[in-house]
Formats: sequence, C-alpha cells, structure tokens
Amino acid sequence: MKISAAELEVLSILWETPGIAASDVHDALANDKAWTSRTVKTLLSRLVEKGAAVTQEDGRRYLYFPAIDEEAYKAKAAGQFIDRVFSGRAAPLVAYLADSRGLTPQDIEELEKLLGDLKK
Amino acid sequence: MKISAAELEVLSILWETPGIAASDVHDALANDKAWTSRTVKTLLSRLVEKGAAVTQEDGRRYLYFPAIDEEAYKAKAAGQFIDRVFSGRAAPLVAYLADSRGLTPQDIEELEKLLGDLKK
DNA sequence: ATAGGTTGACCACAGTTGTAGTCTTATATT
DNA sequence: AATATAAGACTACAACTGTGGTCAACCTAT
Repeated sequence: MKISAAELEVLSILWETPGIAASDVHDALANDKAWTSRTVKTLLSRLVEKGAAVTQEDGRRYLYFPAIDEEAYKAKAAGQFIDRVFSGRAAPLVAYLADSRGLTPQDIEELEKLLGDLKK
Repeated sequence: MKISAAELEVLSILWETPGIAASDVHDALANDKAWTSRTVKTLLSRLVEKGAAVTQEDGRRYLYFPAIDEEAYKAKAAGQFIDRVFSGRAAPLVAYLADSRGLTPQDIEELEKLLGDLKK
C-alpha cells in the first residue's frame, strides 16, 4: 500500500471530506497545487486501484471515500520514516526538527504533556 | 537533491565511513540488503551523479565520500516529511510514534531533556 | 604469460510517479 | 433538437527507482 506524495495530497482531501466528487477535490487543492482536473482524476483513480479509496456512484459521477484509516496510515508512515532516516530513533528526529524549523512554544507544550502521559 | 530510499542506505554508509571503496560498501550492507555489488555500484554512481557523493581515485578504484552534510540532510528530510504527512505539526508526529511503536523509556527521557533545553 | 577475479563504464528493463491528453457518452443550455 | 460541457475510461510518456547484466581493462596468483 505505497502511496506517493501526490496521491497523499489527494487522499488528505478525502480524509477531510469523505464522499467528495472529483471536481470538488480539484477545487479543494486549487490553492496549493496547479493540477488540472485530469491530473486529479488520475490520482484518484490510482488511489482506488491501490485500495486506498473507494467510490460510490452518484448519478453520472463518483463520490470518493478514503478506504484506509488516517491514523493508521500516518502512524505507519512515521515509523517507516524514522526507520529509514533515523535508524528508528525518535529522539534525534525531534532534535532535528527543533533545529531546522524551530518548534513553536505550543509544540513544546504539547510534547511535554504527551511525555507526561506516556510516563505513567 | 532527491535521494531515494535505496540511495540513502548507501549514503548512510558513506556518512559512517567516509572514503570507502564500493566493495566495502557492499560488505557493510550485506547484513541488511541482499544487493549484488553491481546494484551497490549503481547506487553509488547515482549518488555521484546527483552530487550527493564524490569520488577520489585510489589506484584502480574509487573511494567514495559523502558530499552532503548528514545533519543538514536529515533536518531537511524531517521537515519535509512532517510537512507532507503531518501538515507541519511536530507534536502529532511524536504522538503517532508513541502509539505505533512505543517510545522506549530512553526515548522519553531524551525527549524530556531536549524539551528542557529548548525551553530556556 | 595466462587465467581468473575485481573495477569501473555503460546498458537494460519493468514498475512507479508526475503530469496530462483523447475519446465517448451523458447532461445541460440555447 | 443541436451544441457545448462535464464525467469517466483509456492512453501517453518521460523521469526516477530498484535491480542487475555485459564488457573491457587491469591486477594477481600460478
């Protein structure tokens, strides 16, 4: 279930708005991506091929729904990423993030809360 | 400067052992990857093409050196990853990691120390 | 010096990805 | 009704990837 970067952009829209038509996906992405509607359609088709999305007929068109769970996907992607780049160590990853983009005070607070919860 | 997963495996060896010959890279990877020496050579060549590695002649062979900085590369990769998958928010990423693979107590301690440092 | 192995140069080839075009059919508008 | 438009189906195509083969040149051990 390998999802490319472009496909993930589209899948994110499905997570946000399950049951959306292709043209509306196109509109939702218009700010970020200068993709034609055919490109968006291709990406949607590939998501369906890959089993990451499903369709439901709605008259002459399809409505698209995500078929994989957002949480599960992201958790797995995160795990694979740190395996690939950080040899599986989470702490260095956070250290790099802090360095390269500066965690916001809000990030830091959230993280502290999270760690607090994890400790008990 | 897009580096594929397989190329990154090889580049990691160069970071570990700068100035290594192709056959030694192959040996270093033998435990993890059932790649033939030609595959390793191809990956090394692609890294050189991409400017991520440089060679130095050593008699009839080359020694390979990384040409991009490990810290910088990882920091950038981490930033791109959370932009791509987590809309730029670091805290959710850590939350997912905690969920999916369980941070070790050591991870948690390291992270706490890190956050402590960041706060001042 | 001859055979065999190592090295780099160049080539191969299918699958994925980004990005879209064309064709057909159905709907909406004049 | 005729035409423009929109949706989906099918097709395209080059770059990148993973994986490795072939070949010529050179070195090493007999």
